[in-house]
Amino acid sequence: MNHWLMKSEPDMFSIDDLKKKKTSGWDGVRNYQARNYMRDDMKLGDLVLFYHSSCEVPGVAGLAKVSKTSHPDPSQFDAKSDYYDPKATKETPRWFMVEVEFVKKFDEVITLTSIKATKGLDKMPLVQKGSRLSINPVTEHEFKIITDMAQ
DNA sequence: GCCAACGTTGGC
DNA sequence: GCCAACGTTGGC
Repeated sequence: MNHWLMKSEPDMFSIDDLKKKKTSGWDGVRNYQARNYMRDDMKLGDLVLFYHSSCEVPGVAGLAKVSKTSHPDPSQFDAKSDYYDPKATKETPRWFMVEVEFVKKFDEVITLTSIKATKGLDKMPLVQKGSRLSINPVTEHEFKIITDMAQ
């Protein structure tokens, strides 16, 4: 099983929103590397660190898991959507997404500050300067450290 | 609001 | 194919 970190702006979609909806398609990703992770590498049941970005307290807010593997992101076909891509067609979709299911919300956000201060997490793309990919693989070890911090 | 870092676009 | 210009990300 693989582990992942997925960023979301909580003003747009937060861990509470996912808790309410139970599952959600991870639409709107328009970066090829992030798309490739979803299309090629994310497997059913993979666990996901749900990260809140661009907010007051950036950090990991909870856990989700992959509940449906890669399928075309419908927002690319929707001319009214912010994520509309005129170059994409149903025959040859350009953007793919997975669906994630709520697992748990942490009692407290594992803050970016504390992640940066924790041994063993310094290799995470999240803490690398200039890294801004919205989906990143997480090692089993890193995943365990972070979920342990949430206890 | 600032700005560094990075990705994409498009003219040539 | 190069690369300048532009847009976006995301912490601070």
